[in-house]
Amino acid sequence: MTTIGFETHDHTACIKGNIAKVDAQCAKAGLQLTPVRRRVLEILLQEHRAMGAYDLLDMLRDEGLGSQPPVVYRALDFLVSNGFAHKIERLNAFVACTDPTTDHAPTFLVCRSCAIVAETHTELETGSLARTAAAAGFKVERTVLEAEGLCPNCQDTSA
Amino acid sequence: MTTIGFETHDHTACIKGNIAKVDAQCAKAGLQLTPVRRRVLEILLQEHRAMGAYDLLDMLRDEGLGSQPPVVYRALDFLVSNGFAHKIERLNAFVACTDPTTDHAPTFLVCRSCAIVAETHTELETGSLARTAAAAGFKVERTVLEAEGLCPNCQDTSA
DNA sequence: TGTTAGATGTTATCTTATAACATATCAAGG
DNA sequence: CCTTGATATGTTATAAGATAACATCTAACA
Repeated sequence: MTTIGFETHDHTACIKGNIAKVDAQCAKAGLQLTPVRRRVLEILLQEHRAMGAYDLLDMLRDEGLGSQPPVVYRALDFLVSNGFAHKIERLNAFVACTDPTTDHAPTFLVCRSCAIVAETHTELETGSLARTAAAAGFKVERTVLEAEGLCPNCQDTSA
Repeated sequence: MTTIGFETHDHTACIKGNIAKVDAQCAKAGLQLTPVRRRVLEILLQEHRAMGAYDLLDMLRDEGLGSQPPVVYRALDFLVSNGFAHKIERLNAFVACTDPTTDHAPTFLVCRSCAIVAETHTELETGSLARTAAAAGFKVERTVLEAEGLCPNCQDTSA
């Protein structure tokens, strides 16, 4: 059980390390981390929170990297389908994956106040969901596990 | 652990029973199950699958019960916030609650082929998510637990 | 050099959702 | 009786999220 996201940390190193891992993954799998795709991932890593597609698009537009919705949606498709980013269904928003090297069914803790998202990997979740599904004869292909609430910082602030 | 949704059953009785429970709940809590709200719930119970707000709106319109989006969204707000229906975030769609009498954090099994949704209540899910959240100091207010895949019927069909 | 696959550019449109304001209904209190 | 406030509905307009469809570009390679 690991949780990353609410602690302070060396964010620059965190970003560089993540990008390096994704680069390696792409090289290995024959995937192209093109400028737009790389930039979207960088922004998501930099911001470290759930961002809407149109927020990202605004930033890309400012940088001259694309101005129409399909540009950002295609980049996000690439990142999400290769496990380099995740979609938070509850928010219709996207976050960078904190551990892009392993295939996983992540769980998210989403702060409704600051929109920071912590990605956690608890085997129990998938385990129990998997058991429930098996009992119903249901074949699971994808899971959406999200908790919405208040992160430690925002609990302090509102108290 | 209970799963309802993929088995055949007496659907007419199922609908009537559900509405009766909701009626009782509303009477007890001083809530108004108005014609539009009741009709939306009936449709969701009848169809027994995830339905988009605009699908519902089309049916309401045909029946002369309202023609503009806010009508159906307000009815859905009422049903969802009182636990009589749930939103499937993955689909931006809605289903009737299978057990409107108890307060719960449901898990959904969503068939990507036929869109039938089974609602299950596994304490394990909330339990392990709750433990993960506690470890991170996160205060959970709402959970989204959805599995997407193939229901037993659709596995047979595609095989 | 022609062809093909992958990526991007662009227009238009579709789907989902809500803000804002007007109207109606009904119960409680003057 | 009537007025006030709370709750619900009607309606217009628009915001926010997402994709279809088609054109173009580039690099690899037969």
